[in-house]
Amino acid sequence: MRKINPYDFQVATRSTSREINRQIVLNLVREHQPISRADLARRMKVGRNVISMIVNELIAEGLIYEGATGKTVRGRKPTFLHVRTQDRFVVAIDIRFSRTFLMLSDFGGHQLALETFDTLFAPDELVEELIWRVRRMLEAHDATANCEGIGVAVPGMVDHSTGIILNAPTLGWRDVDLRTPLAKGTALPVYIENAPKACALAEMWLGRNGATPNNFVFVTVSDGVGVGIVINGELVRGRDNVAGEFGHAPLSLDGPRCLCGSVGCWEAYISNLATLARYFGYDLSRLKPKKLLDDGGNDFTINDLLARARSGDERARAAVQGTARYLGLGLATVLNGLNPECVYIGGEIMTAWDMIEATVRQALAERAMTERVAQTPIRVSTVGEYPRLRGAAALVTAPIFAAPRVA
Amino acid sequence: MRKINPYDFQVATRSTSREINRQIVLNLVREHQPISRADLARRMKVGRNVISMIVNELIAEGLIYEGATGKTVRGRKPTFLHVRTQDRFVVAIDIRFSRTFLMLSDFGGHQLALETFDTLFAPDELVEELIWRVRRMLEAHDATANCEGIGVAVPGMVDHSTGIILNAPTLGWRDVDLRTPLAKGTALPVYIENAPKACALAEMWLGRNGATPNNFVFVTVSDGVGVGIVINGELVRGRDNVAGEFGHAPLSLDGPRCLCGSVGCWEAYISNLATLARYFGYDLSRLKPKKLLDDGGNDFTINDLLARARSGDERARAAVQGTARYLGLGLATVLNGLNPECVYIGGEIMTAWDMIEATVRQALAERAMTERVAQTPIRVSTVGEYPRLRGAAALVTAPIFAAPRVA
DNA sequence: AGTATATAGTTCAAAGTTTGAACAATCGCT
DNA sequence: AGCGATTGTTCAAACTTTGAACTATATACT
Repeated sequence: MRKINPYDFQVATRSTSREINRQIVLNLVREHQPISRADLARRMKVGRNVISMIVNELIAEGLIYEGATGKTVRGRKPTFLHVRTQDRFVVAIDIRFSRTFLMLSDFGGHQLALETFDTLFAPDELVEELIWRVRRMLEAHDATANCEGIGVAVPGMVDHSTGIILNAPTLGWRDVDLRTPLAKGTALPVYIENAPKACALAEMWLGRNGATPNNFVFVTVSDGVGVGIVINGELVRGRDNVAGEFGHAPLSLDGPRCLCGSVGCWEAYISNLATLARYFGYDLSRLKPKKLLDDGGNDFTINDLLARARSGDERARAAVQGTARYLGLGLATVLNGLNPECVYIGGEIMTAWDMIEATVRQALAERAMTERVAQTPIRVSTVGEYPRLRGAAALVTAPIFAAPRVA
Repeated sequence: MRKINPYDFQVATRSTSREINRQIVLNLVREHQPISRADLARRMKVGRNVISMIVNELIAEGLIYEGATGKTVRGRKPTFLHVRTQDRFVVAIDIRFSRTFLMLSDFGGHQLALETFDTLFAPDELVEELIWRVRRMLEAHDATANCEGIGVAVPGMVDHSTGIILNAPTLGWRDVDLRTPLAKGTALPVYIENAPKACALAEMWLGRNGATPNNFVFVTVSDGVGVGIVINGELVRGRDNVAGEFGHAPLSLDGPRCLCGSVGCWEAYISNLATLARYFGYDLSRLKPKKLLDDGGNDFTINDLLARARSGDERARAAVQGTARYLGLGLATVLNGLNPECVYIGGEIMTAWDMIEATVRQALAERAMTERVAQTPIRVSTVGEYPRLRGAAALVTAPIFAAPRVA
């Protein structure tokens, strides 16, 4: 029940049907590969001839290819089709406060190489470092000719049309343009997006087969707290690409001071920094943010805290449980408001999901409007999966598989 | 950049292009009427022949009609086209705690009749009352034959597939089925939706021409507080049709008790009841909800309070300003999270918008993540416009104009 | 070995679209 | 009356899906 925008619509031409069915075929191959033409025809309930036409077109364009033949009980063997992913490459970059990650990935989201270095806070220095590292990585894997773009995930707000990083508080950046110099230095298209949105894209496009619903949210809990929202299979950007900033919804108007300058934000209760502060008994409102980040980032990390909690340190355990409780309370706001089919949560603290699940669930139930909302499936995205990097890769690959714009 | 759901897609047939363009034509006529075939062809950038084909089809189906001829500087006069709205009727019903409203409307959303009666809290009695009133209203306006459905807005959660009212706390209803008996008693299709969602639909489908964007939220502040969310021209329902329940997001975890049973909800700060309680110095957490509603609803209403504030009662003014401040603070959560192009706010308190605007804006700015978010346009939907009733009407009319489902 | 049956994939004409041009209708102006 | 401009219609071409017939290939059965 979508309304057609009478000031911005897309008329159907005589090739619109083809475009639609072409993308459906492409997506079905992606999801169900290996799959034969006949199977595609059955799934789509169209004639095999149409599928043949489309498939041949897609093969000619190099989007899919014919693989081995399959087996049937009787009759001619089907020839299996696959999406061409192995020899199409993407460089994914994840810029974080402590370190920057580079990954070489194929179009299937499989990791081919991974490297890390300390983040340089001067944008021009960082770009220079990135350019030569990207070049080296591509050459080392003989992927220079077949790399189709660079995706970058950053912890901050990004202008989607220009790619300019408007504000990345943890990095101390304002109006930074990484895209132009990086694109020039590598001769590749560059796509930049903020981390929670990238994570949501990763789940949508590179999630476990068939498991990702069409309406979900991805909550990232690390230095900051953000949400990537997917509704009707589409990432919600909002007017200024700011949508998803639920991290600064208040839990208490007289709560702890937040890095954003406001007070009582969800983030101020559950970010890694907040958890560490709870453990050490810091008063967040007294200390300078930068100092806190440095302390937290360099000597004693959230992972150390989680290890202590796991090994029986009662104070550590209490700090983590506090975070768990507030995580659940804030989650209720998002789930009541958007009622998604499921939630993905990512961040270091999710390595301790077994320890905190009960607490999160209970807190969520306290504030969820209905039983069903309280029981929204929660899926863990562990750090080992590199959701940010996979999302950065999805920035490049997704447009190829997206539905055509129509009506 | 929508992802095609590989388990639930819609293949394009050879008539898909036609369906798409047909709906575009219909919507363009709706938006720009009176408009000629040639104008449609120019706007859509297609040949006039295509438009002629589609228009003739739409005329044959009775969706649009030819009106007077227009004027041109030179050449043949265009024949203007109009959407057939005047002789197609809808009954809209708004059930509220204090009173129930019935409106007879045409497909253009124009009010033809309006009546009111005290809400009966027994569902079967209410249905009986509604049935004979609907019949009487239709007969009085000779609209029985051309009425195409009944839309109902209720203050509570509705199961969209069955039409069952799952929970309407102010009415004290749980799992009430109005739709089946009402449809049977009137022989008309019945559509039920909760009030904030209905209000959003009203803005989307019956808003001032051209002014309604494709991404917006509608916040209703009355007995309860709810939000209707529209993203990409589509109402966000969520998994259980619960989406939009931001009314129970916390402002403070140790705040006043809310009717929902939780504590510190946005609603507990800004509902009409909360505003009255602030004025009278009630402690919301001590009193029984029903008692409060009765007191508030029957002798001294929010409108009385607003009148006192306007006439200089300092305590009344302070109570209203308190509500304004919390309205702005909670609004920040919604606007940060969804970053819509604009917000509509409806409810009795908006009759005093001139008094509260500055306070709301300031509170919003305190917690908005960016300047742009703080400056999100706020549009007032006054009670005189009956947004709920117009939304109830839109429940019936909207499906006719919606975009076809594709890909 | 030969035949029947089943399945995969291709070929071809029919039907429904848009596309683009030519044509008929209508009106104002000179 | 004739010219030019604009609206609306008609007709063939190009591109779709649709549906049936056809070829290719494999297995099962006699």
